[in-house]
Amino acid sequence: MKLSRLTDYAVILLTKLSFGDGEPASAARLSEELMLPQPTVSKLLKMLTKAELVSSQRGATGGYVLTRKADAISIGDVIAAIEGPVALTACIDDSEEDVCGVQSFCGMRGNWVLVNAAVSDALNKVTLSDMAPAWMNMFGPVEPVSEKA
Amino acid sequence: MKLSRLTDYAVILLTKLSFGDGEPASAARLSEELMLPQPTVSKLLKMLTKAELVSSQRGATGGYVLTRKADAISIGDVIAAIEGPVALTACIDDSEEDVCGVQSFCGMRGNWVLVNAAVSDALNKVTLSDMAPAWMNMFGPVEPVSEKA
DNA sequence: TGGTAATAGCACCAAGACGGTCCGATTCAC
DNA sequence: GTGAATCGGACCGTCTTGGTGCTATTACCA
Repeated sequence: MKLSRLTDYAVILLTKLSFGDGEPASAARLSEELMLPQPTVSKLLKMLTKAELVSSQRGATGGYVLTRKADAISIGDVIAAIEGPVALTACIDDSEEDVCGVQSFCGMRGNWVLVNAAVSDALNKVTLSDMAPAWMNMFGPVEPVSEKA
Repeated sequence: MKLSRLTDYAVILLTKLSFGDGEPASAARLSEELMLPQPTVSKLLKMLTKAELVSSQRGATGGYVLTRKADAISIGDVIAAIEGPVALTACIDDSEEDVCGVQSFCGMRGNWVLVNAAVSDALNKVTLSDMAPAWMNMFGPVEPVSEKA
């Protein structure tokens, strides 16, 4: 049980953005400074924009900015933005067609809802600002590695 | 964020087995009674055997039995058996090669360990016996649908 | 002692998600 | 108005997942 690498990157991206001073950061710059593949960074930022975790500014000197403070964005929010809502079993998700075959009389759904809520809760307790401190010790508050490598 | 369908099936399988009276249940019978594809059931039971959640009895009148009581098997155990250990990010897993590229100086790993533990904990709090009651209302304690369908 | 029934383990195949790349549309700076 | 830089969406290869089949091995029963 693991979450996708994109989600991992997304957390790094958002944490980095949380140090911004309102200046929009371009995808290219973020990619360079975080040493992550540029197209992937772009794609992630698109997703995060659609999820309204960041807002985009087009045109020259454009870029991305967080829409909320770092302590108002939880890991659960990021996961939901990249991988969709936390729905452990198929019968919890909206698109609950006939995937299970026995779900109409299964009766376990109620229990899964509880498990799902517990996991979801654990994920929402941790925010970006909780992730930041350790990060700053490594990259510094504003100007990270920035080697042209 | 969801877990695989196999894991869902595995929980159903194990819950069904928890109603057994020590008599080994064959893969074919379980498949028929639960209306799940037979090869998949076999594959799952093999995995669960390797994880030592069930023990297998070969030969005629053979089958599978739980190795522990239902309240000693958690959802987390089942997930670990089917999808591997709960490791949200790559840097937590054992096979932590160079997947991240910045992990050597990232510093977020410590935070992920905490999130991972929280999720893991939520998953381990729920056992098979917690899932059983709702099930019994639908399938009955011993003899379920059993239609030859 | 032979037949039958059941698991064990292997390789195989299709489908879907994942990760990554490209080019066009839009916006601001000059 | 022009140009450059940016976001936005469509596209594609790849790899894991889910599901299948066959053969070998083992244990019970007649």
